[in-house]
Amino acid sequence: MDEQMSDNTGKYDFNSIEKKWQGYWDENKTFRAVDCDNSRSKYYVLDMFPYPSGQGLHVGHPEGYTASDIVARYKRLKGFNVLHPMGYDAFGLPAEQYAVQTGTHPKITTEKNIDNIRRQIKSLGFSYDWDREVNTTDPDYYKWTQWIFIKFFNSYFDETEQKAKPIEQLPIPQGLNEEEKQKYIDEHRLAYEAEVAVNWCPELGTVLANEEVVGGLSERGGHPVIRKPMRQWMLRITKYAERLLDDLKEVDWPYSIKKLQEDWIGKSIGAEVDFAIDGYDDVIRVFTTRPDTLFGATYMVMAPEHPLVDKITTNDCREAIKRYREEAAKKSDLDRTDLAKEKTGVATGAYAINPVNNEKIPIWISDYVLISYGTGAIMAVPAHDERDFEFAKKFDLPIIAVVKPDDAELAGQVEKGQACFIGDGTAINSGKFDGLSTAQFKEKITEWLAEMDLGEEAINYKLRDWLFSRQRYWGEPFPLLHKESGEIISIPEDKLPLILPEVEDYKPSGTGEPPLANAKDWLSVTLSDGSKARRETNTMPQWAGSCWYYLRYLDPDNDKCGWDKEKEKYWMNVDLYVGGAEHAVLHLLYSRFWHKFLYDLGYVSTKEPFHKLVNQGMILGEDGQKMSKSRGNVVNPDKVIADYGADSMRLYEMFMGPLEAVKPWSMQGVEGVHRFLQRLWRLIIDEDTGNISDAIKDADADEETMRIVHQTVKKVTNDIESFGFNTAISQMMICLNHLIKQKTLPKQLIEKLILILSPFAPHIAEELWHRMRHNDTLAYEAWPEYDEQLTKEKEIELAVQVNGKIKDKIIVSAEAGDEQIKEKAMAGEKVQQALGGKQPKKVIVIKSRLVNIVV
RNA sequence: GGCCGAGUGGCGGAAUGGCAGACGCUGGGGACUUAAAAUCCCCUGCCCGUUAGGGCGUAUGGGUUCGACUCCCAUCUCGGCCA
Repeated sequence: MDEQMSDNTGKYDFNSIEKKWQGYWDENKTFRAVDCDNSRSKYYVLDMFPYPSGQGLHVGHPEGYTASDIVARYKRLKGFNVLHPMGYDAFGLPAEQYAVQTGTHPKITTEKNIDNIRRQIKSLGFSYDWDREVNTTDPDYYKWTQWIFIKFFNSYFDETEQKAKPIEQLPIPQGLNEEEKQKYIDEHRLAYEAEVAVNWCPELGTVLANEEVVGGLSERGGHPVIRKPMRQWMLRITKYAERLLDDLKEVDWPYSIKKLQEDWIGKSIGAEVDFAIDGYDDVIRVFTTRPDTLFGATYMVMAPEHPLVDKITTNDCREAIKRYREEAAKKSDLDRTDLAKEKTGVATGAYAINPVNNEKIPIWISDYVLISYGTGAIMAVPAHDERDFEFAKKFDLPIIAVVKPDDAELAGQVEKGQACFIGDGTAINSGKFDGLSTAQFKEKITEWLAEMDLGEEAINYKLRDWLFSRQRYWGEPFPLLHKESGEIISIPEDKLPLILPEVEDYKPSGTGEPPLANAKDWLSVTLSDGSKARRETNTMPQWAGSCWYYLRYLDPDNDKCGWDKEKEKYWMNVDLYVGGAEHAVLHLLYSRFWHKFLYDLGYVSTKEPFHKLVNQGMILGEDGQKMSKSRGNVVNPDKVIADYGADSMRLYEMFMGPLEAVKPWSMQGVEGVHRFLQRLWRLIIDEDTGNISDAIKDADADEETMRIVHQTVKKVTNDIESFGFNTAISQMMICLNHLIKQKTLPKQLIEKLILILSPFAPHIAEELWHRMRHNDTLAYEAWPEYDEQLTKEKEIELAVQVNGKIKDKIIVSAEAGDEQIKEKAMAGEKVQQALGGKQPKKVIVIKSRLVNIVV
């Protein structure tokens, strides 16, 4: 360390100290992670990388980053080879919207924002290996995002082995001609094109995301939005539903996040049943989780979009059906289901046959049935399904009770069609099945349906295939070509990356074609055989780049492959992943899906990417409200760092409360921890000279000081392991409060304190370490040990209770036996008074806690 | 509406079956200072009481237990996510 650089004045000058050590870490690459170092255990600590917004960081970001940095620094001191990287998830809408408004290329905006956010992150002194920084918009990065997409495109899912395989291995049925063969292959790709209903806004000439549509109107401008089927790229995540569900068992994630994923996947076991249509050969297939209520099915409902609607509608119903379908097209799924106050619907005029009793039942269409769930049609059992009940009441359709609840009063109402009962009970009005319990009935009827060839057991998932294309400019272009023959091919891997072309206008083209359709020169391609092809003009969604970034950190500069296999084997999987709970479902589900796919093809060696997951809670403004510009309660980290220093900022964010809790900011709280650092500084440094204080000596500590320091090492160690950073800091404060009263400070105890503080407040710790005459960074010192014996008190104070009320306190030796304690407790004057001469029934002695005398 | 989480001093929080309120903030008093800031010391859950002391107290009501902030049942309120 260059002495010139050192700040030799005695005051705690956090600004220059922090700048100095950040420079030192940078120059010396202190936190470089060594690949494949088998002499040490590895530890991979990952943060959810930020979107580089123009706003920069807010105080919520550093919360998670500080927590992960404490763990990273702690693990290094524990001797682990730590991988702790950072990067930017930089594709996305804001930069594109800015481009539309101002004509500034999103690349320029993005670069500027990244520079700012990097500066902010560095100013907090996180121990990232900056040589591994990634940026999803860098062609050297998205080259591999495109490469993974090509793998999806050229793979299929083998149902028997439940895994992805290269498309060349797809068994093709005999007797198909070339065209049919191609179609068969295309239908099995894991990335496929499909017509799906999207939110189309004719006025804006674009497709909108669900959250951009409010009450059937575009959020911007309030233009009407309709549901329109459009050609879109999809990823077959549904094939992985079962594995995504199963493997949740393998990860150490908060229960609530696992639950959210489970519910999102939404597995339900039931039966698919075929209903014949009166007068047609077609059948309507329905999925039901309650096949035991088949006898109570009094009508059927199809989604308005169901393909059979046109065919079966009778002439006198045709006009009404047409009008209803137009209305339904305007509504979102949300409006159609949960927000709908009144059930609506129209009869088709056609009838179906209930297979269990051959009753003719009417077929209706209604928008409360979604084409995307199950089979797009339901059997309606109004007595035992609330939506069906409401619908039947409104349109005066018959209600037949087939499940009798245990509660007699309720049973009477249900049987009269006055109440709906959705629970389990006993079968009635169900022919030979009467008397069975719901569970028995389900099993029996499913068997019977299979025997009669009317249906079969079926598993349904709420999870839908992933709509993977966006009509945007600022995203990864799809590495695909549409040949004139209609065939779609992926571009050769050695032609990657497919660079995002320059365009004049970032707006969608007027026809609803994405902005890339404006890049005329880029659009058409002449293939080697002389034929022409057109590039795909959709781009990938923002999730794409973040699905695999944790793998690129392992080998960020590799231009031969996305990541080296050996490095992957060494580092994976991620030991600790820290980020916000808002990514509980989408990001975490999508990246698990990609990871499993890469696992199937042998590119990664673990089933799951992230072993332990921790969510940081939201930080509110000083007024207890969510921070927002309009409320004017946003705290700027730059300002906090300038006024109090990065160490105070880090320490405060951890001291506020439990990591995962929602908690309000307090500037006075920042001052509190800042005072703690000031006091620590003055404990160790003589402010007049800048040298270490004369009180620090090579001396033995007194028993109490020794005990408190060892207790502190113990508590801080355990608390870091269990993410209890707030209580670790409290303990260090207690320790400091004690030390400050001592005349002599044993050097070795002070050094222990500096080391255990260093993950929390690394700059001041390095500076103090340096001034204690150490030449190297403390980042690779050994984490202090504690002696369990030394943490124990010699004498302990016990509370003495009489019938659970505290009456007295006694001090006994730590070695005192129960009998001895009992005697001493009973002897007390206050206890005798409280007993009032009564004989104790029982005396309970809890070692080192209390004595309870029961009379 | 469903799911998940949370309710403890003036505030952030600690204690997860054993002395409720650690630690920090705020507030009050004092020391130092010409003065202020900074710093240091003492007090600070509520009620009664001059003190000694006593009573109450962890959202509410019930239960289990020698003992409940902690476990169980019910209710209320707030927050988040999903619909």
